[in-house]
Amino acid sequence: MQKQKGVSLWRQISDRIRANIAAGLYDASGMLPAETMLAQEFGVNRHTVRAALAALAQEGIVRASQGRGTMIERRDKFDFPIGKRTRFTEGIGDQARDLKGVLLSAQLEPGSSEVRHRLGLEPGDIVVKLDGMRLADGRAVSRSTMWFPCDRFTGIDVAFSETGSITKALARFGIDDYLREYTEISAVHAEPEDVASLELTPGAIVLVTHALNTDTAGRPIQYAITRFPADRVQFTIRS
Amino acid sequence: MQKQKGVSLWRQISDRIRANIAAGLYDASGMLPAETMLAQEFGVNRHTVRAALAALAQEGIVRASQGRGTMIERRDKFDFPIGKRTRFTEGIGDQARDLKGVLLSAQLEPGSSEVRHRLGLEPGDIVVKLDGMRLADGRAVSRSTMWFPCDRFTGIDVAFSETGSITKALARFGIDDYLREYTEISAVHAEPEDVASLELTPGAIVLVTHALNTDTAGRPIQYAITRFPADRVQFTIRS
DNA sequence: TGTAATTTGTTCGTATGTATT
DNA sequence: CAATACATACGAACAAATTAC
Repeated sequence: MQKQKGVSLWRQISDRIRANIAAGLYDASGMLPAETMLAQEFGVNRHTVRAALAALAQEGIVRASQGRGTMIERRDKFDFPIGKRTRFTEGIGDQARDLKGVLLSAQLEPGSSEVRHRLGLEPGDIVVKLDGMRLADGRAVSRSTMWFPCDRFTGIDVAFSETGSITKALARFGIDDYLREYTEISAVHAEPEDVASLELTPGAIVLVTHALNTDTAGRPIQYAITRFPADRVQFTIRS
Repeated sequence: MQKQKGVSLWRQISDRIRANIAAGLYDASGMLPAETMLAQEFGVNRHTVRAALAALAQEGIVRASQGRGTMIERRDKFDFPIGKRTRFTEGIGDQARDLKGVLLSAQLEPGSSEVRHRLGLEPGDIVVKLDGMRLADGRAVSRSTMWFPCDRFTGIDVAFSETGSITKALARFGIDDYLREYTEISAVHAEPEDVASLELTPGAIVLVTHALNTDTAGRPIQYAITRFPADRVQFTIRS
């Protein structure tokens, strides 16, 4: 059963269980299957499963109770839903106790051709650029750079800073509803800036999204590049 | 403008242009903006842009012609669209000349609890497991493990092997249409198996998707775990 | 309330692989 | 190369806590 060389069995199994928890596989009951069941399913001895669960318990991900079973204590990964009506805060609201958006910097600038193209602007148009990050339970889960057309959203930096939410900030500008036009997802190695801002180690993986939001009329209102620590985040696209 | 340490300016710009090409930013014309325009937009000297373009030309991604401009020769990354009607082959059909699906192995097995749960099966039910990979222009772009309920899809291994397409294989079992229920996306470091099968280097990044397809009645027909080389692949979710 | 079934916790033993000395 | 120590993995049995009927 030793698929990987140099990686102990219990480690492989704890990784798979951790991934299953992150994927919401045991959400219905909030409990893991019994050790004997897991052992049978992974095709290993119960002791090996116990070693895997002990490691997860050490991480604080699960908690075992004699006679009762093994409960899920917390998710290791945050699951970001992506869809037409993706809302950052709502999406992971039930996965963290403390969720917080922070504005790092704001400035007006002439958009690059990339940003202008995405927002459907003409050369010479000005955009508002915001830098922000999100913290869930005190840990950084994303770092975003966002651009808004300046003509419609002057002052959105203040609104975002005060509310800590893009949705609420947009509401102040009369945007009750907005749609996610597209989301591109790629993955790269962490850059020095990521290591600093997302509290990563060199060599870590960063998930990068490029996303465009439009109003209900289809006019672009926000283009954002967001960087997520891959070891703490995954995405789910539901149809 | 030197934002990052240790990465030359021309390198940063060539990376951004490569990413823009992958994102389809210049698809309308198939050409890059003039060097002077690019220099202005990135805020650097034209010589720096020329160094960046020379590097991309060396990679075979762009080709410059005197007096004409710089044309896009090929995409560096394949863009996999993800949506309700995601079709592997159709999605990237226009991005590669030669697209090929290969069946590596097939077997019947009692599904693990994870697979059974996803496919909505009972303990003891049997599933068909297929291992396959996709090649685009001779390069590996994905490696999949797929599971089908055995009762409905016995023999799908032969159908997939003969057609090289899941869509066509399913058609032989009376499935004219199917829907992508959800897609989970995460990223991990390449395992030894990835290094071998996807022709990667150790330390490279692998994008991992867990996806479920259902028939039009909503019954699960296929659960798949697919691994993509992150340096050659990105995803786009359109609403 | 009592009893059986379930589930984690613990302790033996045996064998194998890995790293160090 | 050999000896040693340590981690890993499997098997069997039993104890202790909890749940279900």
